[in-house]
Amino acid sequence: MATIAVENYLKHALLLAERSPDGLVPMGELATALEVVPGTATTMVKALADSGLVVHEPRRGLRLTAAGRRVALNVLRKHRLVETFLVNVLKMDWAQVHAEAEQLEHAISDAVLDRLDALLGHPATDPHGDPIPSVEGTLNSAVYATLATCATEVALRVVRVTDQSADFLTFAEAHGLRPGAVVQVVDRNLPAGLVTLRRPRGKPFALSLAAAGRIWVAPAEAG
Amino acid sequence: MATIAVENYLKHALLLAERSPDGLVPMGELATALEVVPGTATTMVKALADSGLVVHEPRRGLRLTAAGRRVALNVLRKHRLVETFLVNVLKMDWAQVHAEAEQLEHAISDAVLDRLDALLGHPATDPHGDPIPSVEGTLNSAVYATLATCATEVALRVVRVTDQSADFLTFAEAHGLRPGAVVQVVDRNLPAGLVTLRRPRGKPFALSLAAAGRIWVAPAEAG
DNA sequence: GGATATATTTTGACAAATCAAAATCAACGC
DNA sequence: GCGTTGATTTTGATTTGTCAAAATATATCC
Ligand SMILES: [Mn+2]
Ligand SMILES: [Mn+2]
Ligand SMILES: [Mn+2]
Ligand SMILES: [Mn+2]
Repeated sequence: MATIAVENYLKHALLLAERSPDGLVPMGELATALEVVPGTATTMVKALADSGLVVHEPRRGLRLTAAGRRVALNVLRKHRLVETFLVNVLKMDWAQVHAEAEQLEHAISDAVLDRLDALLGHPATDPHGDPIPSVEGTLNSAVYATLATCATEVALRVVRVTDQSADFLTFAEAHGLRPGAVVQVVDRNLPAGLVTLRRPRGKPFALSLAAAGRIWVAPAEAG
Repeated sequence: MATIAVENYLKHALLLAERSPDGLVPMGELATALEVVPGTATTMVKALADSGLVVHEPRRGLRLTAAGRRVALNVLRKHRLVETFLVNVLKMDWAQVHAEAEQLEHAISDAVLDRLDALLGHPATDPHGDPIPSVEGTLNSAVYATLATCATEVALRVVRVTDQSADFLTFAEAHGLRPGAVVQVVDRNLPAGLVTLRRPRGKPFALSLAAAGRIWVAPAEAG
């Protein structure tokens, strides 16, 4: 069984690899994600390489092997199903559940995971719109437009909020910006770095381009 | 925050202290419960004593301090509420849930604990009949007769099964011996070390005195 | 009371995970 | 090409939790 530290390294390696075209994860990014100093990440990555979970390309970065990816996907599936359980069943605040799931993802067995999945009705995404890896190990990696890049003055549907910080999620919630919500961009002022939004029957409000870039949207369905 | 190892030592110290009149836990018993060699337990107990969680009486044993007992009760509450959740909500086998809870008890926050408790309707006992410590830190330590010591030929109600091993629990389940079930002792043969039981409308069956001693019973209610 | 058995403690070692700080490598600019 | 810079790796140390085996204290039994 992988230790908690190993599971965390592999999960973060997967998340970083997904956002990189060639799947190569620089050591520094991994260290930052795990909140350890770079030397610690190097040491651990070499150990993971010895176990066949990653390939270490010295001075360039690391890549997950098939075995490492399998472990990482299982942990990520646990993380996101636990978040879904905490919000949908225990009615917890979506801003809090990431921190909870960070621990629980290492304590849940595959047997409990299966039961949770069934209880929740085999959800495809978690409360933040993050895709839940399937039991078979597939991960929907569809990319959407964001409120920083999408068309203006058209109705959009929020599909994903890609920021786990409690502060940001509380802000988003306060303005109704959760997956499924309808929103449109009223104005985008690039020099000022501001995006102005409006929700149906709501007052317009502004947020930074950086914040807008963390909210993924799709064209709202007709009707 | 206490580490997982510290939580396990304190929880097992509490369970052993409850079954000892003066609250003194011999080092060897603690080591056996934790499946470590005695020297390891000695080392850890000295560290716990330095943290003010136990008092170490050299060569005699250890005692929980108020602070240690508080931590232990919180972990035990998590363990038993998690077991209740796994059986009542996720419909898992009562023989499996102890092993699951052994991990989850260290990953559940107090916030999740409170939600679980509410979801389950503030249960007083877990699926095995083990009392669940209250939020305030009280633990019902009522002692009952067992099938090895109780009266024969009278209707009894099972209140608790004090053995966490999957094999024993599967055996008990197969014969309907779970908390709430009605049973009577047909015969007790001390030389042979055998107890013969019968459940309403069931065939008589036998088990060892040792096994019978792990099943706690109370007089069945009239009617 | 002294030998013996048993429980406990001590000692020395190890694995996992981490940090601080020094060493090294690679890329970039000129 | 060559030095400077930033990222990475190496080195040495620390913490936590563990074991094996030797040393020691306590209880027990004549
Ligand atoms: Mn984690
Ligand atoms: Mn999420
Ligand atoms: Mn445990
Ligand atoms: Mn139990």
